[in-house]
Amino acid sequence: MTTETDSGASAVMAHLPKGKRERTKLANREAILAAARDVFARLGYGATTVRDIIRATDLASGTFYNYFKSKEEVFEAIQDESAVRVRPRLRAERIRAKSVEEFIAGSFRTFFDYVATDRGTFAVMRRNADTVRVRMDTPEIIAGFDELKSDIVRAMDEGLLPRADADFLMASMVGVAFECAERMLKREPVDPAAAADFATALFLGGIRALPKPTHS
Amino acid sequence: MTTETDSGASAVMAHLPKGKRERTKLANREAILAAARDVFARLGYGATTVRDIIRATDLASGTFYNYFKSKEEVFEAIQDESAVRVRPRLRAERIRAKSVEEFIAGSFRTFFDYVATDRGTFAVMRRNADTVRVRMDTPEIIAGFDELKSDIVRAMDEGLLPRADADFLMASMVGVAFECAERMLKREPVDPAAAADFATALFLGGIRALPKPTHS
Amino acid sequence: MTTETDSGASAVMAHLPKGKRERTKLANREAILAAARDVFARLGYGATTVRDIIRATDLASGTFYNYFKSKEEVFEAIQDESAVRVRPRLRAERIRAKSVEEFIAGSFRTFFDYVATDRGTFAVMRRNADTVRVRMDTPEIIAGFDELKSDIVRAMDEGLLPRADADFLMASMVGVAFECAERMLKREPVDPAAAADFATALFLGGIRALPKPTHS
Amino acid sequence: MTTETDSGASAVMAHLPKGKRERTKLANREAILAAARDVFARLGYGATTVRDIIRATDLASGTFYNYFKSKEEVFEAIQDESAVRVRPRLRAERIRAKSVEEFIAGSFRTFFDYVATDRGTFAVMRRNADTVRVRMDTPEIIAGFDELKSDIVRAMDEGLLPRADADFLMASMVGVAFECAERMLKREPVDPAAAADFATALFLGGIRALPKPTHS
DNA sequence: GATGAATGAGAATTCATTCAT
DNA sequence: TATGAATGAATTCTCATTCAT
Repeated sequence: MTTETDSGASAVMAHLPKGKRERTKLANREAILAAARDVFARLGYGATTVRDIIRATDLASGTFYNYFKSKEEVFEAIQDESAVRVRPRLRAERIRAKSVEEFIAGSFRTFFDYVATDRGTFAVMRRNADTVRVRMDTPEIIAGFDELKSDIVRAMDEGLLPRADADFLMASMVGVAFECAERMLKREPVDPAAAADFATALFLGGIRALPKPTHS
Repeated sequence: MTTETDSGASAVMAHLPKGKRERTKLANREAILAAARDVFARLGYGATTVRDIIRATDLASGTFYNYFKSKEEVFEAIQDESAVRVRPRLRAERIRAKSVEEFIAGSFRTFFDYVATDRGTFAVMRRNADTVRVRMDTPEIIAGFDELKSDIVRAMDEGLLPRADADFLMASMVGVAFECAERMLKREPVDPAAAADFATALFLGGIRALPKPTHS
Repeated sequence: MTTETDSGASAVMAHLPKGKRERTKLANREAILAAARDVFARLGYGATTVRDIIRATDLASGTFYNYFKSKEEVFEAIQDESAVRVRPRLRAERIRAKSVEEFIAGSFRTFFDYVATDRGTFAVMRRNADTVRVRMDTPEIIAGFDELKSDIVRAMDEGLLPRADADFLMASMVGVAFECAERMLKREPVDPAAAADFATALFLGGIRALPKPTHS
Repeated sequence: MTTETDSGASAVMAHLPKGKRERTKLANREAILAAARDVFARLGYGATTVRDIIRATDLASGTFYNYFKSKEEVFEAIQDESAVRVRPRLRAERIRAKSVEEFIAGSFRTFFDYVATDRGTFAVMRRNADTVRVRMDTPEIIAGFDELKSDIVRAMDEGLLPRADADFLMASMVGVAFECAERMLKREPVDPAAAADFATALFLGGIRALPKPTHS
């Protein structure tokens, strides 16, 4: 299997450069991650079994363990992979901000854009009819939250943000971001700009500053 | 039963039909619920087993099944019980509101007060080191969210709230409430008034209207 | 319960004669037996639980144990009760027989008549879609079989029956009786005379002596 | 798989696809069936547990479920396996019959021969000290009974058998066969010819035509 | 005697993980 | 490395039986 480049005898296989192997390994790892994202989103973390994941793959059960030590590890890999991708973007956005407006708008816009383009992963985190809200505490995610908080503190120190309870502010941004992201994904079409505008307006001017509704 | 010849002493018993039995049944149910709250909060929903719950009790394993059919059922009972308690209070608060300030402030104040006095249950919902974010979709909770949304819509219709995206607004209130509640519970002392003031100010005036920080 | 003779105060109860109690006891025992017959016939011996039996009764679970020590005991009671009723009749029939015709015809006729009038109990023994063929080895039943065999031997000794393998003959009579009884009960109307005629003819003259069919 | 470079030595392997695996799988299935036959015969269907079966095996408990979903399934597999083996033989015997004698004698002879050589399976169906008479209603067995009945009807239509109640006749043959088979197995030596002779004589000429006894 | 909730031994079943091939 | 059957500890759940009232 996966011998699509084989031309003659398998003797050639023996000399295949590391590169080929690497790619197969990567492909398997990706296949497992993709299947896991799917299954977690469908069944929820608690209810999915390793068997469910490999069944959604064309690999054998034992192969799973060449890549991940456990269900927990593959789950963290999903979360981290996602966080690894979005964290630097969020960070860059906040650092570049020259005003409170840019700080808030840039953060939300980046987050909602990311969610919209990576629905698969976010679905894992969604509240949904049969699932659980999943762990938000992989190192990468916690680091992301801490990073947000320390950026808020720094911004307050620099006079960019008004001084306030940074902890609550961070929590509020996270809460609004995740809950609205869920709502956003349930709408058709998915409109990250609208979500970002709403959240930004709320944080900049409160309820009275919210944009007029575009959604029924 | 078998008390038909009792003449005097049974007068007291008359108030406890079936006597101690009835009381034991209720007490056992409560014991299981309390243990479950505890264990869920400690291990997370996914990781706790029915055995863990009964082990945290002085009851026998079989007894669990006299009261609940499964882990899922006891979990929903916890959620529902809690939602059943707080929902009417939130509703009343919103209905009594005569202004946007009252609507927002009353809702948050009631919610944070409730969380502060019922930490056990809320802990089940907390993000915590080894746990999952739990199902927020028991009928009672979903109904609570829907109720909030429809009250928001009504308030907008009546001109009490400025017209905006009610769905996002509901989601934002929920997100801020839950995330800040978590933070609130991690502080010493737990201060629901401070949390409510923060959230209220955010929703009424945005980030620039937030109270000065009282927490490091 | 069962207070139909109560006229006034319950004080009277205290003085009730043994008789009254006796009747209640008997009634309870019968209620349990009737329920058990039902449930065994519906679920099969293996699948029925003591709970199933008492649930089919208006008694409490504990009460079962005032009457029977176990599921096994109540089952044997059913079998025995039935065997106790039919055994003497079968025996009398065989003893009274003055010819091979009377021996065979009398036995089958008595058996099929009994089954037709006591379908409830026999149903317990029926092969049926979800059930098991039940124990045929309560003391009473075994004794009935042994009795049949020794009566056969005696009849052979007396020249009433031709000498043959008594063991196989007994087995054949039992096999034909039980299997045909099942068939008989599935027909409408239930016709013990026809079944008896068939079995008798078979034993007296073989397949060529069978009566012309009356059943499609 | 992974054998594509084998040039010489693998010729032998070619007959054992997946090599030892396949053999092990079959062997395990057989081991479970053999153990189950044993245990069912010893304890009866109702009393045996899946644990009893695997304990009679050198396999692990979980392995049982790789092969059968439940006790019921393994039981039916035993019954069916047996019926699958004997049904065609019985059928062939009946079809080949050119006279009523051949029809009856061939059927009984084939049945008793089969039981004598497959005591293990038949024991499962035996009435025995602690057991229940087991389900005789697996699809294969029911089909076997129906097949017998329709062959009887056909034989009557063709004038091979005298016209009589085919349903009762089928039931009688089954009853005599099973009950006498039990008796036969309890004797030493097991003598299928004697059992067949007895049953055949009974069906052809009735009680007066039975062979003289050879058994005490 | 009657009641029915509590008990806990043990049955059925699942599933992460190992390991021979 | 991939495979997938075997493993067996852990889990869920059942149910006969006890016992306080």
